[in-house]
Amino acid sequence: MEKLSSRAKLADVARLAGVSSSTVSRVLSHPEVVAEATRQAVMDAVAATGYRMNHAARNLRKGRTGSVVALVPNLGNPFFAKILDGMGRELAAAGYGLLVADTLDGQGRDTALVRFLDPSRADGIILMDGLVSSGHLDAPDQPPVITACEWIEGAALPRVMLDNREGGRMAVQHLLGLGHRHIGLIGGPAQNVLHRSRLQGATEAAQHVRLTVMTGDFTLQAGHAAAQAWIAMPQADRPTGIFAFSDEMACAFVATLVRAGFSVPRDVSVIGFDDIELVSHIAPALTTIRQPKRELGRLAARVILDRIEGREVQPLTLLEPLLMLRETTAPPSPRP
Amino acid sequence: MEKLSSRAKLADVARLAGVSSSTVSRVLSHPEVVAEATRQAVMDAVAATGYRMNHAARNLRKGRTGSVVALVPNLGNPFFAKILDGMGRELAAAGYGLLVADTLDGQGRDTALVRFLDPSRADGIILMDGLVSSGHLDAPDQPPVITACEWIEGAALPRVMLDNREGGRMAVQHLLGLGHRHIGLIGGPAQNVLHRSRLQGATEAAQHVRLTVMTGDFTLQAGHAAAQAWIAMPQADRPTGIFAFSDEMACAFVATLVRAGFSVPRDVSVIGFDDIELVSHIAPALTTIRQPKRELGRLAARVILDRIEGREVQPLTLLEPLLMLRETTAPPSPRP
DNA sequence: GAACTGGTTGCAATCGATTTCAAAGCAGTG
DNA sequence: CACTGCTTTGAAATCGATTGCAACCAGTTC
Repeated sequence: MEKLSSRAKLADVARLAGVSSSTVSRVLSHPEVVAEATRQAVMDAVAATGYRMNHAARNLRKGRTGSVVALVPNLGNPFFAKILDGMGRELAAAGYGLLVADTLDGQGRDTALVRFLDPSRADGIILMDGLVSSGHLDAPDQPPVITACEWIEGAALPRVMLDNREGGRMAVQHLLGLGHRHIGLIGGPAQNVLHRSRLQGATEAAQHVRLTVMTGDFTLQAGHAAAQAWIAMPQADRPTGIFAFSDEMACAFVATLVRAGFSVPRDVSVIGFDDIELVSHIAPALTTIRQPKRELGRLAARVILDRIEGREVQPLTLLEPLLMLRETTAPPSPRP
Repeated sequence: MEKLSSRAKLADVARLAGVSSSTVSRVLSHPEVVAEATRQAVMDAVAATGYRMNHAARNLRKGRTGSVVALVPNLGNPFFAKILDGMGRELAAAGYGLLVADTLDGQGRDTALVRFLDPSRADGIILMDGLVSSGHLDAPDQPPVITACEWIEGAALPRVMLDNREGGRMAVQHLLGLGHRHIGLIGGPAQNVLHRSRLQGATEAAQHVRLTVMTGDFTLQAGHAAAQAWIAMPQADRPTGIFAFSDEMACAFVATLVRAGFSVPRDVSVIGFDDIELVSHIAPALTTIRQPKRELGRLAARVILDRIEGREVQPLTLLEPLLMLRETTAPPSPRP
């Protein structure tokens, strides 16, 4: 019954069903065009042989690969994991595989992109690193590329992202609403697009109060360093409300302060960005701006699928940030 | 100079170089067998046409796919992200792509496996979910499968994993060494292999002291629940040292206790498992058993590559756990 | 009965790279 | 000069599924 040795191919099924391989192929991909009786016979033969299609052959013939590649700056970051999760599911549902690659955050940044910018490697590319140079994106027959989370200034690539400016504004407005009049920012690298938008939103909201900007890079280490800088300031110059551009920085900032004997939110309020799952389960729970990560992945997947299948796509898909009010923000304590 | 319209193929390069396509193919894959002069001419033609190989065609001919699939139980978990990172790099270096898929933690668990258990989809599979049923693994012409992190009891699949039993032992021994005589365990699901090995190690080490086991599932919520259970115990019955089988549970446990007015490690010592990066940057910093995650990914990649390329592999690759001594463990306070 | 219709099916070409086999070229040797 | 041995190259088959085109059949219809 089962033909166990050396994998059945289309022709084998055809022989068993007494039809040509064209017909078998048709039953499998356009069942509606073949007569009921034949279809049944073929299906039986398929079952009997345990036939499974050879993807390489189909891909060669159809000129596609069946997979989409996600290029992330740093796979180790838990933030991306959740996004990939959403992406993976959406793509799987549409019959595509998700190939992940790391741009290795700096060094071979463009190599990774170039490697996949090839219609025989991927049907589409979801770029999540805003720092690759857009110079490679103009050759012909390239698979479609979109950006998610981050984006590339000046490139005409569809974007799927959070309204970062609004997020920045919300964070600062929250601190202002609590009564803070000196806001500290722990930002990202100056050239980073997320940094720039969040900074813009924050600045707009903080127009009439004092603003101190510290440079970071979204990592735990940067949060730690910012805390030490804060501690080193004369007390009168310390911002009473801190807005960190990532939860990791916010977390490390709080921890370093607590370890140095300060208390959050009594001595300083802190608000983060992203809403990584873990930060709501530590003490004190971090107040933060939430990015709908899984949703973002899902939407990015949908957009790349639209592009792959030739449908028109909006140049910009914007997600709304959400303020997660928790325990690290409070009105400033009155100065003695 | 550049032939920009419709992608050059082998035959185009051949025509330009004045040789046959066989020769071009040879220059590209076995350069040593072709004469220096010809090779040079071909290389020039390749450069001039901007030729890039068509992977589908090569894969069809060579009967391989060029990618390896990692099946993870839950892509959203930051723990896996780091492992995938290590895997991705190692595989990329060997010319393979990393395809990730989620087993969706329960529901369609086996579907994902079966979908990829197909030599035309993947050259190899790295299985990181110990709960798929091994029943599918015996058909012929299947790509090689190995397990990483978790494994399947009774299946003869190569394993790459931490010495979980030793990790469990180390954790408990650490608590014992501090003077704790009543140890609490926050475990995983009873059927989970990680749970079983860690439990075994822990039990061995705790032979002569009191041991209280709470069931969890590695998530933050489980840690939270365990904390509430601890709080609800009569004071004399509360374990003074807690060993949680994941950092997330440990974290949530600590946070819930702190929020309820307890202090860690004064009222209870807590040690976690995994050493997720974030837990060393919160206050109090979590004492934990470290798994070398990136290394584990890298090794798993190497093992699957060995299997793919037909080399012999060890049935078991065991990594050593490491005690990360931080701030959540201390000698028990004397009972009043 | 011829012509025409619409629904099914098969033939054969095709996708692009790899590889087997044999031929061609060339040098050295008896 | 014929022959052997070696390197280098090309022609053609191959991997397995898809699809344009043509053939075919059974009904209509005139």
